[in-house]
Amino acid sequence: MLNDEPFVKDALREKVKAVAKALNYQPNITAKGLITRRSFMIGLTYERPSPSYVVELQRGVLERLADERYRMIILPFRDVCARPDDFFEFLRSAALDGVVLAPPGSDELAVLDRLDAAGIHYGRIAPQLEPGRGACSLLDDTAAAREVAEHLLALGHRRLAVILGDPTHRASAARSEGYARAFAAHDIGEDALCFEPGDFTFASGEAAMRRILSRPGPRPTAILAQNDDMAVGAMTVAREAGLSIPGDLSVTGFDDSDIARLIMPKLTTVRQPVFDMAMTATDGLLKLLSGEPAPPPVLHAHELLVRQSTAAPAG
Amino acid sequence: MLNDEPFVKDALREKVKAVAKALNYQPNITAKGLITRRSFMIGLTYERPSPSYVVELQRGVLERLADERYRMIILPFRDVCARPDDFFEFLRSAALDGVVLAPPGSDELAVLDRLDAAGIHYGRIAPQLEPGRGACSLLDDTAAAREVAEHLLALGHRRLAVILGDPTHRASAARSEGYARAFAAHDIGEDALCFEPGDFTFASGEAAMRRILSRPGPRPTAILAQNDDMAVGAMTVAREAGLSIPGDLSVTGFDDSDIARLIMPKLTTVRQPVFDMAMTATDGLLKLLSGEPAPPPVLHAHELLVRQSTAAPAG
DNA sequence: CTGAAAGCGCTAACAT
DNA sequence: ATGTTAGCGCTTTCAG
Repeated sequence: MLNDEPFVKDALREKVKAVAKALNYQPNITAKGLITRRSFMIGLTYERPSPSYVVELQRGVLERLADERYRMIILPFRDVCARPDDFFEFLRSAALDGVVLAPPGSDELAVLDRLDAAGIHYGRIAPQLEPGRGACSLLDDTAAAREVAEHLLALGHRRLAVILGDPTHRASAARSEGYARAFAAHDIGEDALCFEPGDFTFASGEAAMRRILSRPGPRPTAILAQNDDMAVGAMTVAREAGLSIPGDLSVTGFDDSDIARLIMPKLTTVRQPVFDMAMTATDGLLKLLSGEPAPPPVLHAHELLVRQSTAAPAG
Repeated sequence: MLNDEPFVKDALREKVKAVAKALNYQPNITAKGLITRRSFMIGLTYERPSPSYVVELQRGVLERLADERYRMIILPFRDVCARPDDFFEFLRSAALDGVVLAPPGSDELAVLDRLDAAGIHYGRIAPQLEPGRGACSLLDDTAAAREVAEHLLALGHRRLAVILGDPTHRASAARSEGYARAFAAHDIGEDALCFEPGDFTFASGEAAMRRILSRPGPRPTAILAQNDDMAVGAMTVAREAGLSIPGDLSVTGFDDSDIARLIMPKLTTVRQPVFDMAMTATDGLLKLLSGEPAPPPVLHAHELLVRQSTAAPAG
């Protein structure tokens, strides 16, 4: 009756609605869920990303959900890639209608298979694999990373060090590929490059920078970190070693997290529209949930933000 | 049967559990909720705080919930204090068993009244008012703020500026009171002090610092910002104006957010154990939910962290 | 167009 | 100690 059925007289409808309002009546969503077999809950999953990324992700999902009856439940999972089966059980135990998967879960094909089998719909944020599955928000990490490297090469840098992201995130490899294309296009040889492992944390950026500084031979003039947290870690260590940025060393990040704008000098980085990506993926998920066919993946635009942490090399 | 009832033979119990596992059976939490009148969901509410605060808050709640059947749903509300009635309706519409209220909602007495009337239990993070209501995690903002001010006064600062927090947060007044006690104890007069409004955002810290620098008369030698984001905003503006920190100007924050450790120089601030506070409040809420009487409020320890943004004034 | 009845999957109370 | 039954609040189906 309250669900706007077609063949009810307007007068009656109004009357019922008025009374409902007067009594402060709210339909019991649990009972409704029992019969419709829907929980009206969607989950958001991720694996220890940085605070500003998490917050943007959540804001995006909630923004899309604001006028829906759906609620968002948060499911951070420690180690998606190491234990995909456990991850799936974790998802299933929450009795969700659907789930939004952030990296690296969005690329965990074993999880997608089981989600399909269980009939749980999903949205995926920035997957690198099989973008046709689920409702996907795409970002061209390779192209973005290439732009970063091209920017440094255009400034004249010829000895460069890369601080790699968490290898379980497919985006790390995609970004490396972008750097590699730029290096190849400018004939930068292996001997002028150095690659240090990292895991997207501030501490791993610090450690990588220490290793870079302790290497024999001429120091690189630019550092390409695969995210902002590691870039800031590298900057901290470089400064403690007496290097000025960007005078002695240029540094680039990736993500445009809050810290990139707050640090001095402000960090040259790539903006990922995480809020929009989360909103779009949720929108697609809602379509899937209402029985519509899978929406086409949406490619989101990135943006190279040149700030004060990069300059031409000295000398 | 699966609920570990007391008078079932162990052999049978084991057998049933084995079959349940084999069939991959999971009880329908929705149906269970319909009869027990519980949704097994608790909400977490807050009003646009900084990312690192949000993330710690969520981590704390989830940590306590990890082995429970409860799920956490996120309810950020734009303007708790301006529209307490809407805020309550917002809470109620989610069909929650309980809710964890972060500031400033944790001090919204009108909301607590309506929550009581609706029989929705609640945990409260860092309330300043009526700490006996609900499951409370307390922090002594006044004592902590006083320690910050005492630290600056001990260094020899005698002209100080305060950047105030959002006035709708009761913590702002509590922190101001702490500063005031230290100033009074050291006979710092009104004419040596200046108070600029802010709202806990980076931008408001920048704006406040600009106003401070444009005032006639001798410049203060120390800035007390009521949170870290505003402190960082103030530092940014001070540096752009050619002041060195802490050489020309000491700056203090409040919260020990991520940025406090990442910025150079590292920020002198107060650590609030947000994670623990969230965990404790959730623990108390769970007790309330299981029918136990209201647990006593838990006072959490703060810690003054003296880092590199404070030093004795020049000259 | 409107009322009555069945039943979603589970738990609680009750009868063996 | 175990099996049976009613019914949570809603939607859907089927008669009126």
